[in-house]
Amino acid sequence: MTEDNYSTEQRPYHHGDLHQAIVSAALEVLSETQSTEFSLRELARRAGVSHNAPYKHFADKRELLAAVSAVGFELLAKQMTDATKEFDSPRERLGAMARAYICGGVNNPALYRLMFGGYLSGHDHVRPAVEIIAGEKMKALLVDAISDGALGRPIPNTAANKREIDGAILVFWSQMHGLTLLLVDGRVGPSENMVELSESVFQGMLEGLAKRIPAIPAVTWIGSPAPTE
Amino acid sequence: MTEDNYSTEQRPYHHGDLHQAIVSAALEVLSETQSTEFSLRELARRAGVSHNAPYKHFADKRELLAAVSAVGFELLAKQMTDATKEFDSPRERLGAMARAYICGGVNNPALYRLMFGGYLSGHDHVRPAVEIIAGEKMKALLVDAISDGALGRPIPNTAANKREIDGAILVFWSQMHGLTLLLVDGRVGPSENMVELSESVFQGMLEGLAKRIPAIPAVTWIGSPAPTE
DNA sequence: CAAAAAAGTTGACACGGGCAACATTCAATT
DNA sequence: AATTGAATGTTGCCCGTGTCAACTTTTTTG
Repeated sequence: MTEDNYSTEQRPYHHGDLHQAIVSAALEVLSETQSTEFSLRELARRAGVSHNAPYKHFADKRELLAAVSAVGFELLAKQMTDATKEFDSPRERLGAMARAYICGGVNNPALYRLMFGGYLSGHDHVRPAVEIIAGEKMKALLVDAISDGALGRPIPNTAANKREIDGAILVFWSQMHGLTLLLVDGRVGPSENMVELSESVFQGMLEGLAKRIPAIPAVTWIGSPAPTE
Repeated sequence: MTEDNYSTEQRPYHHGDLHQAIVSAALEVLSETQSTEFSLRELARRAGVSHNAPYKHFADKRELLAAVSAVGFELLAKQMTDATKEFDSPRERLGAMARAYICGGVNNPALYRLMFGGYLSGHDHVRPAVEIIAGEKMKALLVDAISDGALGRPIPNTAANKREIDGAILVFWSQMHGLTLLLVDGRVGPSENMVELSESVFQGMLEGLAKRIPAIPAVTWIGSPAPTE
């Protein structure tokens, strides 16, 4: 139907903002199919444009996916920022970020996998700048919360504290990244419990397994029978 | 050269164990190219067989990759088992497993990504049985170490302790999984430090960030300048 | 206003996934 | 030992995709 209108409406030779349109289409298809195995041609079709038009905006599929990934990082950073707004204590803010991070990942697994998967780091290609910058922004959020005292005491973001902060971020990020992916891949579930799970794991991370093992909701591991409860 | 020999040696119509040969070829190509984007036809070529022969052993590419993934799990489980052999204390054994896990992942990123990536969980397909079983074996290793007392006190693997053990495994696995992938994807580095890093993160996990932030080696985050040291 | 650059179009090619039909070998069963 | 059905391999084909090349239509710019 829209097709017909377009053909009579003699849509202009130039699309207006095809770059944006292609990225949007990619995000759509990615959400719908949860796979990066769509074709550029499919995106072109959706944008109502010839099968080669996208190549005027992206050198190859990789570059398009990089742009999509960058959007993903911006989205996630925004969700994390928003999530912290309603909290005052640094500790609560960090927890909120953890939750937002995990929810963001679970709510669009394919996008999260694209962002962190090897598609873009592979080969000899360098990670595209736009994507790196977006990733940096995310890290800055963590640094802020930690230096504000999320770990129990303030750790000013100075050169002297760099190693310590790096260590904390590494632990935190690994933990959240790992949990997100286990959920996303269905290795552990059910992901409806992700909020409780992230809370538990977050607690466990702060207090240490040797001190107190976090009480987690009943989980199912892939291949195991559902929890009998 | 080998090609020529084959043609004169009138190799038998049946290959002998093509299934195995294809999986091996896949593992080779995967290691070489660090990508799952090879073609079945390429594997067929390597096995010296017609382009459609593999389809007698694998319904489609997915199924082949699942078999490769399963081998990956078995390999990893073996490395973890071996790594624990030289240690007596459960705590050291768990640490050794963590190290082996991370090394295993970093040493063949594409394989690790295949094992845990969404390629196999996506769509409506169910995770292949052989792969699930291999994954279960790995989890059993963790359960053993934990119930033996790796976390400071023994936690018998009883129904009553299920929740606690599940919680511990979830934290541990997420942490290691996440760290492995950050290293594998080059988000944090350099991965030559992976042993020290895994040790630090492991310590941090046991003691808790709120108590003591682990001292980690100087790391580089993607996009950041190399550490000035 | 001409000329170059940008954005889109059409056509072509090679390659890969996967179906179908056929060939060869192996393994049971009689 | 002969027959026959199941495994295993092979050849040929179709279709969709990535991507290069050459051409057209706008837009921008000197």
